Amino acid sequence: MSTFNRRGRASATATRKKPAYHHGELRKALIAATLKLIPTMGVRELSLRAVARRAGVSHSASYRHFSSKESLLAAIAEQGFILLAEAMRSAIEAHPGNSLAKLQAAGTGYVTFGLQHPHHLQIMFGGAIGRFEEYPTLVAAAKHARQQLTGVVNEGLTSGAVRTANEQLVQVAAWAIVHGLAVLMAGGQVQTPAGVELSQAEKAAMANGVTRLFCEGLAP
Amino acid sequence: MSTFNRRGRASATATRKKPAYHHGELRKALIAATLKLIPTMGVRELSLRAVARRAGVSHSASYRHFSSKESLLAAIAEQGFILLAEAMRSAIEAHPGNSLAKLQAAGTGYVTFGLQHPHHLQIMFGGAIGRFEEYPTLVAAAKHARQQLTGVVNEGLTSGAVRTANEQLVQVAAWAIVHGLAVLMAGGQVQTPAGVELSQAEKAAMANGVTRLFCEGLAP
DNA sequence: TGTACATCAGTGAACGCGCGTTCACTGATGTAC
DNA sequence: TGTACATCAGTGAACGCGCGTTCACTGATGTAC
Repeated sequence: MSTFNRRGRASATATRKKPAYHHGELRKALIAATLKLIPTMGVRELSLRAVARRAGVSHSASYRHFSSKESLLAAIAEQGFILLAEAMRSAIEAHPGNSLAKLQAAGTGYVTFGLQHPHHLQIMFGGAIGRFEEYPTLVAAAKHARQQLTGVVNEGLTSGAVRTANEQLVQVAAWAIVHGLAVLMAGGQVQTPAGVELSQAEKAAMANGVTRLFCEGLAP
Repeated sequence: MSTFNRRGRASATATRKKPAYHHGELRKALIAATLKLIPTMGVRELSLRAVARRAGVSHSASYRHFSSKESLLAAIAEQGFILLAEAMRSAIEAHPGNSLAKLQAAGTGYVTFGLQHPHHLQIMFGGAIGRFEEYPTLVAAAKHARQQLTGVVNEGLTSGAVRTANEQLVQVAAWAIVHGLAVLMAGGQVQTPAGVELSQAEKAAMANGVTRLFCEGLAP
């Protein structure tokens, strides 16, 4: 089983017949294995040994790439913030001109990221990482993601597309609504009145509708 | 130390000189000990043995009151939902007449609950409980809490205080913004532009301001 | 009021377990000449 | 092209640990008579 896995990985770069002693992409493979394991085990019960098992390597191998279990999670969180920033950036880019449309697009991008990467979201915000400050690149990535949203809110305020209001209040309100929607929907807590979970399409529609409702409320 | 703790507890009901063999309020004490331990250990690393140690009893004693570690957490989550419902209910009650003021009050109550009981919030929404359905009273408490918010939103829609919009959208939007604000502020993630965490007073002002901004946006 | 007894709520030893991390090692790879 | 050698990226055994849960037990409490 572990042999099979390793051969599988190795064959991605070359058609080897034997398991490679050197994995080649173990760092990525460990991150991928972690993300695959979380639906089964939860971030809570996730263990470095299970991750290594899943990646088909010995459990000590991961120490060549991550100094600790937490630093593996920090790497995933950082990746998450990069994906989140990119999701918002590209959504904004698709709506040139109108600040309010940009804001709605960025918000929808935030929520959509959460729906597409629920496990990243859990690691980013679920308290898995004790102190962000210990991972400077993670802090930078988180900051950069936030700036996508603050930038477009600021633009709305200065252009007059957003009605006059305390800037910090609008910033936090915009963040809160998209974040809340993302975590609630990613956690499966938003249900139809009948009590069943929303389908993917319904969630996407909800992301769009809620951000639209919010942005309409911000218009002068 | 453990003797001291037990004497301390017992003396709450009577002035005993010796540690009582029967604790008397162990269920409550275990819940209290858990909540005290979470700031130190995090929900993640929390152990039943540490909780028992903190409560000053043997680690097997908790099985007289909770069938498992998770059921202890479920009891805390349930308590949290009861507190949350009560926070919103009393806030609504304080604003008779105006639906929009009621909604804002309920929202502020939600956020304030989160700020006052961050560890409850973490247990309620942090994924500590695998399957809510296994704890029917927890499900009922969660439902009842949600109804406080849905009720007041509905009232706003039928009374015309809230502008015409898809009902489900408004429901989810209201929940998302207060939930997002609660988890972000309780997690210490909302900061001043200078990068320092908000004071308690600033957080309270933020709860008030953000819910007001949101409700203004809902007016016809 | 006193006694017998059932029940309740604790104790502490024991179980088996998987964990994170360290360590000396070894096979694979890359490079200088 | 061949060889020597440094470096890199793995292995697997071992460490000490605290965990959740079970079990037979015992001291405390409440109740029937």
